[in-house]
Amino acid sequence: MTEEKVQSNFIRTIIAKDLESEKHDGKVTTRFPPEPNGYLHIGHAKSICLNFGLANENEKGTCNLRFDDTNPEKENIEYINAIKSDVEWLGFNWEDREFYSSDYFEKLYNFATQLIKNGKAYVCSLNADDMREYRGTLTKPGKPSPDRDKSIEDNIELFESMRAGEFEEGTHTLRAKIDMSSSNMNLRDPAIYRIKKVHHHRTGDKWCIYPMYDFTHCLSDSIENITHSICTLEFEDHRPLYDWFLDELKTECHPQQIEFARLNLEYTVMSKRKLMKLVEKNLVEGWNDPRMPTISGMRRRGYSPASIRNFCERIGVGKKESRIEFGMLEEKVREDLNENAKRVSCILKPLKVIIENLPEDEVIELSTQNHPQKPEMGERIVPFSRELYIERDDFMIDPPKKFFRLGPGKEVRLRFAFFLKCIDYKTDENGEVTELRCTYDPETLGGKAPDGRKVKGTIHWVSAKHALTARVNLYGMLFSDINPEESGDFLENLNPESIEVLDDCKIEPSIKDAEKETTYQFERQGYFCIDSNDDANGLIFNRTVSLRDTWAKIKKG
RNA sequence: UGGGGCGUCGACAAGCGGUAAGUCACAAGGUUUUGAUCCUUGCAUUCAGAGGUUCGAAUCCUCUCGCCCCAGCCA
Repeated sequence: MTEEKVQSNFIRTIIAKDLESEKHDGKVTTRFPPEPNGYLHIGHAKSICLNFGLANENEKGTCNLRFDDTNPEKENIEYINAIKSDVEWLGFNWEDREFYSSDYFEKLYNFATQLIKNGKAYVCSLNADDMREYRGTLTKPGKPSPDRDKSIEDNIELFESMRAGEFEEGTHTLRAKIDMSSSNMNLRDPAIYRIKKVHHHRTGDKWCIYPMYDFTHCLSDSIENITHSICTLEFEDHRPLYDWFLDELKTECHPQQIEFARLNLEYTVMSKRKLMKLVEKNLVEGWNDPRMPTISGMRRRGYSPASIRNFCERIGVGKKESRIEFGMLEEKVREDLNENAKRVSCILKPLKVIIENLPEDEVIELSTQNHPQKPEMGERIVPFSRELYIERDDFMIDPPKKFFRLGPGKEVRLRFAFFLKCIDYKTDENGEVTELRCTYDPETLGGKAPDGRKVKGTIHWVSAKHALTARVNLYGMLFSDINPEESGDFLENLNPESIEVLDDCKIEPSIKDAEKETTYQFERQGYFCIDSNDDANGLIFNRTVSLRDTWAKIKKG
């Protein structure tokens, strides 16, 4: 499909200026720096598209994949692998530039030592509670730690002891010596190393002290010669600290931190912590549940990488916090799938039709296009026989005037086949329609009647004896509230009807050997994707998104 | 109430002193063997508000209002 037209945004503007002034020799080096403590979601996709996109649209642009793995308590290898596969699936390539903050631990340690030697860092033995106490509040300045003026020699020795594992967790930290009365809380002597006697997924037991984000991030960026370090708005207050470390350590490369507004989407949550809660409490099937806003969930649901990329381009990048309408996302998937998905017939809620003027054993093989506007997508054969299934919703005993489908005595066109006229119907004891008796007109193959009579409606169908039975999962919004986290516990806003399982769907036989993750358009219904978790016996489809439904709108009034 | 940000159509979003792009939504028509797609048209005399500078302001200045973020040894 055609990629979205790029639109200007403030970061593109900054880069264009830098390019013009040759600030970085024409280079644009960005990085996508996830912490491997959960799965990636659509919010990360925005960041991925931004960082890789900016690199890709510039001649000398590259984007690194860097795992920000400085907190071994929460991080693990499962997440690393999941993240890599998600980024790759989205269509981005980091080539050999797969980095880890933990690769820089030794360098970082040396930088910290340097800071101590410059009199700009000290080992503090305040415990967590006291440190908070000393820090002051938003309106009251903090007071200096009793350890603030220890000698450089003492600090060096203490820091070495920290590394050597001579202290217990929580007893000591290394702190930057900046300004305890700064109006920016981040500058009130922030901790830069803490003791954690925890096994790290990459460095093993080599370290028992781990650097904090603020210290690690700017230096990792600098080590990798990042030109533009793009992060989200909440780090705006951290920028002075980012710059402070690099200035104090006089690094050759001093990247520019630029902050943008993270993505919020209607009817969902966008925090790893909250998504993790849904997974842990088994409120969803897992990180890749098709209702989840995770990349793996959207993938399983049938969203294409291109549709996600286009969505991210379309919503733009700015500093204004916003919440995107879900329809924006849905429209981007439809746009892509309309182009690329093969059409197929599937009856979601079957109603049996007997064609009285077609002999029991006769099978008419009809050739139909896989895509109405794209003949290059080929054709397939679909069998037509005496017993069909049509959609229950396509028949009404007492249809309103504008109902173009079937009713007693009414005639419709069967898609790609013949005209069909309903002459009778049967009901059960509850008045529920159980079967339709119809006749077909053999002269109408091709969609038109020789006598010139017209039918308004065209419905889809499937030959009963040839049909495969499939299960179809219909998904709705995961939450019933536009902003689930606004009031109280977000879990209370879960939508109890976020999934509807249809067990007896009838689908045409042509999809028999289709592979997992293939997306089809079910004619007149929507886009559906073969579940990738589908184990063995049975076809399972996930509805990616429905087709636009003008009739539903009319019906609602 | 200290500091840092942000306010342009219902939802996003360009614009950066020369007289309001685009997308989604919505509405009305047309084409159509998917009530789909596609096409055409309409949809901000106005840029949070009030003053000011200017021949000219969404863009510059001043004040006011509203919203978000910051007091982890998380990132």
